[in-house]
Amino acid sequence: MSRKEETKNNLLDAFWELYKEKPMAKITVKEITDKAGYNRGTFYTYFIDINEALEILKASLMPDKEMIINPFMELKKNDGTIIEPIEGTNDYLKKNGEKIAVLLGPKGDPGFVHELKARLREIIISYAKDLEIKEVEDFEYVIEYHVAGLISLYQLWLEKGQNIDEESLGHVYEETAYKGALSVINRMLNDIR
Amino acid sequence: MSRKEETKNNLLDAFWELYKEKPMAKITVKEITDKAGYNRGTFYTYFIDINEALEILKASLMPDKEMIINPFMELKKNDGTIIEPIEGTNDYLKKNGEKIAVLLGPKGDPGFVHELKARLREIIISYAKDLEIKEVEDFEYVIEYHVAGLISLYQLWLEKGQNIDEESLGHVYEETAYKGALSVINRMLNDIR
DNA sequence: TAGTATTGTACAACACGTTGTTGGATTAGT
DNA sequence: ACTAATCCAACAACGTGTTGTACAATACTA
Repeated sequence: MSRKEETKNNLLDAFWELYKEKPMAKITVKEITDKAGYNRGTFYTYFIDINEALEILKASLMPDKEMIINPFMELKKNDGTIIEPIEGTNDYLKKNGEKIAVLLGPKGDPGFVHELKARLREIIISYAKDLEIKEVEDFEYVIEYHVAGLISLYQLWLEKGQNIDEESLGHVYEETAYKGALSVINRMLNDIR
Repeated sequence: MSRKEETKNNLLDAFWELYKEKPMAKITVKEITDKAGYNRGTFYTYFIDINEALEILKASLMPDKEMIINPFMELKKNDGTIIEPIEGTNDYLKKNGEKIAVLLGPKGDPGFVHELKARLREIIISYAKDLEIKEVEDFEYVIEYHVAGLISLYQLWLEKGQNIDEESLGHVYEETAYKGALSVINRMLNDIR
């Protein structure tokens, strides 16, 4: 790794340490460079402003389609076949899960959430492409509901330090997505009679 | 309305006009007071800083429970009775829908979304209170999925200028929440065979 | 007219982004 | 191979704009 790359990474790391704790508006260039051990001016040789630093971080965190969706995704195609979710660990999530949780969380970045939703929507719609759907508007709303729920499920899972194993989460997801959240809630309530 | 209230409202309105167009960080006190037609110092007699102005706005927009949830909510209780959704127009949403859409949107405020989710979760859990649920963790995930989906559904609806009527949206919501998003998607795909 | 709201002005503190400088490394010319 | 020119990371210092505060002067309004 060249010296230049190293410096840039150090600055990004320092920025992230601060971003975890406080909102963008409260972070100053001076804080970043102090933490990373550089002169304040050095920051500007690598980034236009603080916002660009965040953009670079977000870009590096935006996962490939499979990375986020596979642990949860299971979708019946028209012909009845099922896209199985990929089992086992996912290096990407293990590496960046913490950062993603922050960006999706209450102090996070709404733009990031928006982009993530767009990606997931893209995948789901790709299963329906080449088909003409009558209820186009309704279809979009169903997808939006599902994608948002999926992301939030994942975010809560990370927020809670992955308090249940991936398989259990997958099961909850599957039941909810196929039977409906309110039906599942009803079942859970009735189970305790 | 007293002069004081009027001034405060004028300042908040001016702030909102700017907030619609640019992120918090780019808004200055001078811009606000210029737009509202006051001296810059006047701002500080009403607000500690710009952030407090946003907080006040968010607080004024945070709806009572019924306001957001009733247009969509329908939940079977254990005894079989159903909480019917309130029909018809909702003054609050008609008044503030635009602002809410901005806060929920891609340039919005993640804290607001977080708070909104908390409120909705609160309601749903209130239906289950006094009951002991075995799968506590799973239950929470199902609720999270549902609440997030509900909010996103609503936000998309506002973003699209309420392109379908409230009744249709309620129907989509109902089917999805009771039958499951993926089941509904499958139905829509199979319908066109 | 009395009391309150708003203005105008000034100020220190702070963060910003630019500029010009230093010194070590790299390259080019002979 | 040796010298000179150039590049580049890092730095220090400066001017600018914004913030938050204070207080006396002025305008509004009840």
